[in-house]
Amino acid sequence: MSLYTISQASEEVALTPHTLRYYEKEGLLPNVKKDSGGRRNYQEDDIQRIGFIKCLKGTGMSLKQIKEYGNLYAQGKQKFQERNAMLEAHREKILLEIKTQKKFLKMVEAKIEMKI
Amino acid sequence: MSLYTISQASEEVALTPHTLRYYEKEGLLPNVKKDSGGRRNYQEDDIQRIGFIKCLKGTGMSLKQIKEYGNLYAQGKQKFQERNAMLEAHREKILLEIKTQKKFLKMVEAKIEMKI
DNA sequence: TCTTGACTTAGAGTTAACTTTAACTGTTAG
DNA sequence: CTAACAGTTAAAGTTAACTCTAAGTCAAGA
Repeated sequence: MSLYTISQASEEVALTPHTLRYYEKEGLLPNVKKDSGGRRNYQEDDIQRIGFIKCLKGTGMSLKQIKEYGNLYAQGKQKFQERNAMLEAHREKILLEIKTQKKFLKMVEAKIEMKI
Repeated sequence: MSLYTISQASEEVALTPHTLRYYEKEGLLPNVKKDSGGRRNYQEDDIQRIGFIKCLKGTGMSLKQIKEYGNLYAQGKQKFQERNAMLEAHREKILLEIKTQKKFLKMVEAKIEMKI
């Protein structure tokens, strides 16, 4: 059974069908199943994966790096360390970013409070 | 007296001299003083302003919008409301962004914890 | 049957924010 | 005096991540 057609998946993850094909072409989303007619058939784990891609992307990771991460993932256990190191580094980056955003938030709030 | 030459200002705010000229050309940084020889002479309030530009930019405001904000600022009191509304909207945006980043942080941390 | 949605490749266009290059000229500190 | 720094205009190049166009073919539901 087909869990999601491209347009259903598109709606589910809030990306255009075009962008989904683009991600696939760029190697971020390998092994998407297709039916007899060549139509994409997204499974639940594809949707999960896209969700995580959006998470990484939303926190400033480039598609190129996300792809690298996916490649490590595809190589299984043997690359676990490398992959986890990537995530940990990214975690630090996010923490720093949140810190910076908070600092900037204060600056904006101070400006609002100035009322001049 | 010249508080900052372009290269001193550049160092102070961590932007290249080229970018400073670019910002000026784009209208983000009006009224930069020049000496008899036509050299830029950044005052303390220019530095402050660049700092705030970096804050707005760092929180995702486009140069175009930053310019608009600056224009409102230049029009003084009469545009106070409009200008403050802009800042308040931006404040909400930052708050939302921090929230999103925190959510994504949790997702990354969960993935790290999975150890698979 | 017809419309709708899906598929393909390949390349061009878009946007933001620089960054670089060219091809100079002018000023000042040592 | 000269090296280092500053200035100018004007336009091309860069990068990321799409986004669109062309120019088709193919398949399934009403």
